[in-house]
Amino acid sequence: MQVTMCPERAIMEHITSKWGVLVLQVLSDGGSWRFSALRRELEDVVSEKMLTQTLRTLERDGFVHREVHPVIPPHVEYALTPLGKGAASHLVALAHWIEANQPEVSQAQRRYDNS
Amino acid sequence: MQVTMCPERAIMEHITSKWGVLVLQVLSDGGSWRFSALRRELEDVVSEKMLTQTLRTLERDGFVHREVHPVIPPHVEYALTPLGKGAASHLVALAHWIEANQPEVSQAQRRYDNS
DNA sequence: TGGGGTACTTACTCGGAGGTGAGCGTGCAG
DNA sequence: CTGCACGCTCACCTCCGAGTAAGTACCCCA
Repeated sequence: MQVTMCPERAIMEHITSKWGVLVLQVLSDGGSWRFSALRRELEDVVSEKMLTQTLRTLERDGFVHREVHPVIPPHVEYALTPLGKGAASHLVALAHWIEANQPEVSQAQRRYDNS
Repeated sequence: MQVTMCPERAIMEHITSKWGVLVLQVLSDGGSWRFSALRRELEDVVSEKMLTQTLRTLERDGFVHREVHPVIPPHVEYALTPLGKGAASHLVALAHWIEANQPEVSQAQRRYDNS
C-alpha cells in the first residue's frame, strides 16, 4: 500500500468523511434530492454549512451531479452519477454489514469495558 | 435510515476514521503485526499516540485482537478477529474500487476546477 | 405587512483531533 | 559503558472541523 498523501487516500477521506458517508447512503437509492429534503432526511444532524461543503467535495470528485434550476426561490437537485453509485454501493454494503453485526460489536464493547 | 447517534453510526465512524481505515487495510492480509512494524508499514504518517488510540478503539469493538507477550523489551502483536475481517473486507473492496477509478475522479476534479 | 421557505455564503467561535517531546524499564548490540 | 529498540503513557500545544447566527433576494400565503 502506498500511504503518503496520494490521490487515492484523499478520495478515500472524502468518501469516508463524517458527513460524506451519510450523504452517499441517502443518495444511493438512485433518486434525486433537494438540498433541504436531504437535510431533513438526515434529521438535521448536519448543519447547512457542512452539508453544502460535503456536497461540493463530492461534486468535485464526480460522485454527485448538481442541477440548478434558475428560478426564484432557488431549486437545486442532487443525484449520484454512475461513478458515485459505484462508490456508494460499497458504503451501503458496509452499512448493511454493520447493521447485521452491531449486536456482536456492542457485546464486545461491554466485555472490554468490564475488564 | 436511522441517523441520530445510534450504535451503528458510532461503529461506522470507528471503521471509517482517518487512521482506522489504514490500520484495517494493513491488518486485512490476515497476518499478525507488531506495533512498530505496523507503524513503519504506514510510513510513519500516523503518530504513536494515534496508532495506539486507534488500535484500542478497534480492539474494544472486537475487530482487533491484541496479544501481549510479557517479556522485556515488550512484545505485542495485533491481528484481525473474524469480526474484524468482515469489516475490513468491505474497506478493502472500496480501496480497490478507488484505485481502479482514481483516474476518472482526478479527471472530474480537473474539469471542476477549470470552470 | 410580515413571516416563512429556498439554497446558500460569510464571519465568528470553540472543542477536540491530532502532533510533539519526554519518560520508562530493561536487554542487547557495539 | 553507551545508547538504541520496544510499546506505550502523559503533558502540552496547535490547528482545523464543525456549529451558530446572520445576511441575501425573491416569492407566496396569511
